[in-house]
Amino acid sequence: MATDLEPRRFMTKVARMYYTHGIRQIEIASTLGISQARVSRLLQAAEHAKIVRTIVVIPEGLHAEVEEDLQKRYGLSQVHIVEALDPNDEAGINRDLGEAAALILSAMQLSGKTIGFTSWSRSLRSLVATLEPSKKKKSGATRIVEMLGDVGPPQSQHDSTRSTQRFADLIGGTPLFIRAPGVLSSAEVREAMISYDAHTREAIAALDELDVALVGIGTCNIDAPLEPGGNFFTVEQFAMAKSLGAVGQINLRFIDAEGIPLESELDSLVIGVTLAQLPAQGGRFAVAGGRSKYEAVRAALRGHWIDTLITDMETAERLLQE
Amino acid sequence: MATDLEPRRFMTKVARMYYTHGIRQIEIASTLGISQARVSRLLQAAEHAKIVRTIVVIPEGLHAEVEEDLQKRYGLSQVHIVEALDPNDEAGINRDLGEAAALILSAMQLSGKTIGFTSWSRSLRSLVATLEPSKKKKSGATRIVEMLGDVGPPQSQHDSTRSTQRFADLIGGTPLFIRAPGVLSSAEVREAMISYDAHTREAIAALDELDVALVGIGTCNIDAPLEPGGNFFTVEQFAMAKSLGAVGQINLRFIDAEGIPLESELDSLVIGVTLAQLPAQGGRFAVAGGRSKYEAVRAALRGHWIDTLITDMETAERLLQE
DNA sequence: GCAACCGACGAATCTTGATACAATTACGTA
DNA sequence: TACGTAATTGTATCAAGATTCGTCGGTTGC
Repeated sequence: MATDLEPRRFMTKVARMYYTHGIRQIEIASTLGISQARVSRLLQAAEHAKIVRTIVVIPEGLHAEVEEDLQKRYGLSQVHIVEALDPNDEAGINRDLGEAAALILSAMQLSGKTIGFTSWSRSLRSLVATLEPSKKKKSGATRIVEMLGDVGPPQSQHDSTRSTQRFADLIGGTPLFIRAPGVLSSAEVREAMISYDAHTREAIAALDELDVALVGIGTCNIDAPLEPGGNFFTVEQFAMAKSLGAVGQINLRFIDAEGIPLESELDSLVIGVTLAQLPAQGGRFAVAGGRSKYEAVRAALRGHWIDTLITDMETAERLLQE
Repeated sequence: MATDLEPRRFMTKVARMYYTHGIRQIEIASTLGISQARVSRLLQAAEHAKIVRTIVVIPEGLHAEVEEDLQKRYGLSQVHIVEALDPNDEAGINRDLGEAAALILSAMQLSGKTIGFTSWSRSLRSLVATLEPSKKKKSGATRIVEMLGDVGPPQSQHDSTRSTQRFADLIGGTPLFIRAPGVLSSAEVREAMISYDAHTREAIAALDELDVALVGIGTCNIDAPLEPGGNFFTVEQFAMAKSLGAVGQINLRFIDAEGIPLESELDSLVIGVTLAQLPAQGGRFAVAGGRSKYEAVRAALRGHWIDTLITDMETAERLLQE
């Protein structure tokens, strides 16, 4: 009878006594004939094992006014705002945004859809980290497609792959990876890379059939984990984009302050989704916030490249100001 | 600016700091410039307002073996087992069963369905008490139909009505009440009662179109809140049913130990669903446990009157024993 | 205009739950 | 077998959080 799940059963029992019935630890301890310390430890373990979940629900319509204003102003279909604890802590904001996005996503019907995913985005990674496995039956063939090749150092690439994989697992779908650098040195090399790998070709083909895209919005600077050159744009290339008027990029496709795409030879170096490939209205999700990204987010909104935005309060209010 | 939802916003903020970010109350207090006591109170309030939800998930497949055995043995489509804290505490078991059932129900797709509900069942009432409002869009016209007229004292009747109403609200459907006694003194009075009230007629008609039924399983005794006579069977009537071989009843329709319906003149006194009206395979839910109900549950299973069972471990094991 | 009341708040205090430490056991290795 | 190591549990203690109580500001009623 000594199976591996006996402890889990015990944890569940204790957890139910404590949380559901509100019995004190000492009392639980005495009825079960164990020490209070053990009860405490079991509860910790239960929490760790995700048997106990404490979630903070963002009450519906808490920020209703601002959200509605934003919707009207930019013609968005959905807006969600989270309160940032510290507007300067971009990492913290990204975590919060990801968590909120996870809640929203889990309420959505995704099975059978083709979903574009931007695995290098920190907010989207934190989304994946928070997402709970859905109990829903996996109906239809859900596909999770990477929307950009590898960028950043090897460690980061690894994380990206894992992130995509995990996302697919949680949603109950098949991951389609782009196993190639995100940025290449020339259009020729890019072509070669694409034709080289069957998986990559398959993923790229799927980009034409996106139902939902979780896009990454970025600045025209090289952020922390990324490094210039190699599989990413160089400092010079970013400078060039800026000189053309770029204020941000959506999955490495540059746009100006009005959201107008800036076509250049840089486009032919990227292995990833193009703006034209983004799904129809209703499927363009962005999870982005923090001061540094404000310009880029505004541009993306103006160009109508996204229609569902999850952002922080400060960014939201700035977006409404002028 | 002084709206009613400002405090909610504050609670949410504090709750997020505490639970999501794991910041100590004193620290939260000092950063927000309030006292630790206030933080504690705000957190309590947040919990009360259901902004913070702590749920204990019954890990998938914890009781897998027993559940599968039960499924095979009685040809059930779903079985869920909860661990009873105290097998003698029937009230406690009913609460637990209801809570478990709430989790299961909330994972189901119910919109557009016609759902039969047994509002006098204690376990089903506790289900309703636990159920969270679903965020899902209400698509189609979901109907919640009472499957039995009023039974028990006025107070209990009132609770029943509220329970049905609340269930309908939470699911996002329309309640159809049976505004008539559940048991009448003669078949003639029964007919009169049915024809009397339009609401009741509508509800009764809907009983022919059930997609899902949450049935109540009962013993052949008069349980605590119920009283003999009036709108319920008399002691003599129960005795008569027993003399015919009844070991239990499903919404006041008596069955013997093998689950075979016992037809008698008692049937013509009841305003409520008949066994023949129960929905097809897959839609017959029962939430029942505790020692006293064992016989009745077993009979219901043998007669295949239910195909989804939520019960306690002890009952489950007894059902497997012989 | 004043007294009585009510609710919100913070300081101090008490209760509850977490943890450091030691004892115990199980297990692998010399 | 004896020893070392690691895992597990309980005891005692400490920290974190809940609660009590008194104060203050605002409101109601006379």
